[in-house]
Amino acid sequence: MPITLRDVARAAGVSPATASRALASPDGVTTARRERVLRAARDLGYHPHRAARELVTGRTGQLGLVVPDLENPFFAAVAKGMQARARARGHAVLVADAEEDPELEAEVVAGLQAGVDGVVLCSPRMDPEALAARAAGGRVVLVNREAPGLASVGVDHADGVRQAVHYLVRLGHRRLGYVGGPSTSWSDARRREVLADLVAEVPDLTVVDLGHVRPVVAGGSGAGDLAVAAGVTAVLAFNDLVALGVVDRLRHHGVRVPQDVSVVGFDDVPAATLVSPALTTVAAPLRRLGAAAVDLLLDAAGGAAGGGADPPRTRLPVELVVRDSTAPAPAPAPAPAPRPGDGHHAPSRRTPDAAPGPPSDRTSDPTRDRGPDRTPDRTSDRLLDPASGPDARPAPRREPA
Amino acid sequence: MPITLRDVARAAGVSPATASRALASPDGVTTARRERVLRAARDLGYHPHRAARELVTGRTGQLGLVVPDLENPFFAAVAKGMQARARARGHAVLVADAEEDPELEAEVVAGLQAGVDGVVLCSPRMDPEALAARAAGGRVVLVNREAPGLASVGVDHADGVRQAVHYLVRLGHRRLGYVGGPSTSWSDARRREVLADLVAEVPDLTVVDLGHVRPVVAGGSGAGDLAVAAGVTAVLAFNDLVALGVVDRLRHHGVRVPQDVSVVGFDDVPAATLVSPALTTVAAPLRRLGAAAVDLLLDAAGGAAGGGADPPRTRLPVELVVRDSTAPAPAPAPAPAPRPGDGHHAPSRRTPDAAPGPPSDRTSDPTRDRGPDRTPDRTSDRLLDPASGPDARPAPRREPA
DNA sequence: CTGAAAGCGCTTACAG
DNA sequence: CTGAAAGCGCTTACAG
Repeated sequence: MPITLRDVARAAGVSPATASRALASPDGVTTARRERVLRAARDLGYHPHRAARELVTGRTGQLGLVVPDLENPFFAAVAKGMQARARARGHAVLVADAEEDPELEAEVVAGLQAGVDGVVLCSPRMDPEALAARAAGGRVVLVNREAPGLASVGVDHADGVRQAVHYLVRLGHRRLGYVGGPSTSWSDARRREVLADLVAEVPDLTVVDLGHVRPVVAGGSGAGDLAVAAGVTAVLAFNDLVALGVVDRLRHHGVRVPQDVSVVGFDDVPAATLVSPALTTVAAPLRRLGAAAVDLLLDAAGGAAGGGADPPRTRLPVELVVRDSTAPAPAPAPAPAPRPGDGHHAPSRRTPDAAPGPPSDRTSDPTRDRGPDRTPDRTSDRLLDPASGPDARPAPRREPA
Repeated sequence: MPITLRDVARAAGVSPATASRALASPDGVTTARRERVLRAARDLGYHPHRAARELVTGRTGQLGLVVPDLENPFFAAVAKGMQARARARGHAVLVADAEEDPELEAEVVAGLQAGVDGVVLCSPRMDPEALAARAAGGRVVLVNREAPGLASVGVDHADGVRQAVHYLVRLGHRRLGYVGGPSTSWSDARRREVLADLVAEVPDLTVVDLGHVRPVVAGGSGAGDLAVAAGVTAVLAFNDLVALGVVDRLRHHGVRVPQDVSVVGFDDVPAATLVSPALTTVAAPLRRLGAAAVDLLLDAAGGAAGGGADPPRTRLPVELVVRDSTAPAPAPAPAPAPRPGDGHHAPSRRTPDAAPGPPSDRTSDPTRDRGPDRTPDRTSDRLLDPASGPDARPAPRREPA
């Protein structure tokens, strides 16, 4: 039923080969002949069979995208950006949700690679070895993660953290808390590095490590309890969802945001403005991340699999967006002020190597700006441990009916 | 470089035909042989060449999904559900974002249909004619919309609206406001029908039409102003995002939620619990919608294109989830009480045919439960117009820095 | 410039 | 149950 190239060729009185050439380009076909073929194709309503073409050319016209969770607004935004750019460049996009599962992720990527021209791995959770294996399986571009030998596009985490911290410091905050994301998160590791550097650079600045949480609202809730116990005046959260959870929890403790404690998120997802107070956050160009990944995929000369020069490693700029969740630090107190709703529990312990001064090699730290070479958790021990103890444990999250 | 069926066959010591059969099914291959083939395939990391298979079978193993906006959590959830089910059933999914543009939508669907086994249109914005044209172009399943002759899966809008309204009535509310979605939204039209029916059924119940807004938070903000002006004690919003906007706006007017005004959303997207008060909402099984669409697509006997019996029209159950945005109506007042922060502006006008009593054909209304036959806005004129006037116009939305 | 031919990788009647 | 062979629709060296 569907009409084929042969039908067109026959109608135009030429061979299939000539018909193919006529349709492909002004290569080398008599104008007259091309006209005839074009008209025949139009008249018959011819559409080339994608799979047949793919079988011989080896190109599918399709790109793959793998994300940990499609419902996470961060990934939804990246997907949207990628989709738009891919369409503009004549490609379709296959998306796969890895459900935050590193193994499923690797499996899904492998499955995808078979049928696409390239795949974008957004915030992949798999370990470096698995990543390398996948990179060997086809053209790959990383989003929000970097790895040796792989093309990637991300944001300037270092600058983002610096902007946020310097802003808080200007507001008078000196004792900050950092709520980290998954321990497998590459961007979390980056941020911790920068925080450690800042602690060494900024006089009197203390950053309390409030642990690793799942990158969702519920994760922030638990961290909110720790923040209260740690007596910080400001909290930096792994992302906006976590920040929202922190805010919610602080309020349940009777802590006012931003009057008592300031909270800063990362990413600037739409939800950041859903709440009161609207979240101050480090805005990342999420959609552009997706678009840039497409360009990297399609423009790559040698491809990730091809050896040779270092693949491009793009870092898009971020911008601190000040909203209503931050304010000047409360009146300076000689010691952290107790918070209502929770027993005062001043932090009292430091990890052995969390000395106030910078390591001697600080200014020339050879690992700086070479993120991918670092082990994710290398620097977290340079941040303070939070106050800990039975009363600092997170209370069960209030779950509305 | 990529390994083929021939490689697997060779490694297993069988012919390509046998290898193909072994991988396809337990048709007719010796158990021992099948084992060998399976193991060889696994060891070699064999992945069948999609295009090659497609060329002979005519099936692509790919499903398409078109949504108006990937960043809308409603669609993200549907996409996630679809993706998971599709993978479980051995299919990949191509997603396309139509950017809320009916024309782009039709174009994108047409492009997708060429290379997939079927496409899911989620909340398509295109008009019925365009929809019919697309349905003729390949297998199609609708999500959150119904149309004559097309398979669809949605939720029981009528029941959802009834649950919400009856709940509010039990709380003592008699004057409700409804904030509608896009005028092209099929589900909005359905809800309006049901609301009109309820007005006729429930004594003393009034529903004020607060207009059509974009299905995002900003849309709800404007509607919040109207709600204040209309003096309602409860607001039903098109979806959770709109509800969030309404809540936000009410608060800026000094109206307390839920003490002064109750707010109910639809869908129960994750954002519904991000806020305080957490939103009371009509929960829809979003992911199941996506999964069900896949089943419909894959199990369809004749297919949408094939004539014959009526295609399946599935409606999944919804459930009212009561959280913190609803409460008993404030002390009954003879007239709508003025709200602080806004001049009292009692509604004073009814549209000509918005008579208190039901139309004479109410109980046997032939159009009931035949949604697709109705024109979207047919019933909106059976709801009250809101109070209107200069002071009821939405103030510019406060946009945080 | 043009056509006959080979072949992309796979599935599936068709004989054994 | 198994293998040799044909062929899905298209592109592309390869000769003319």
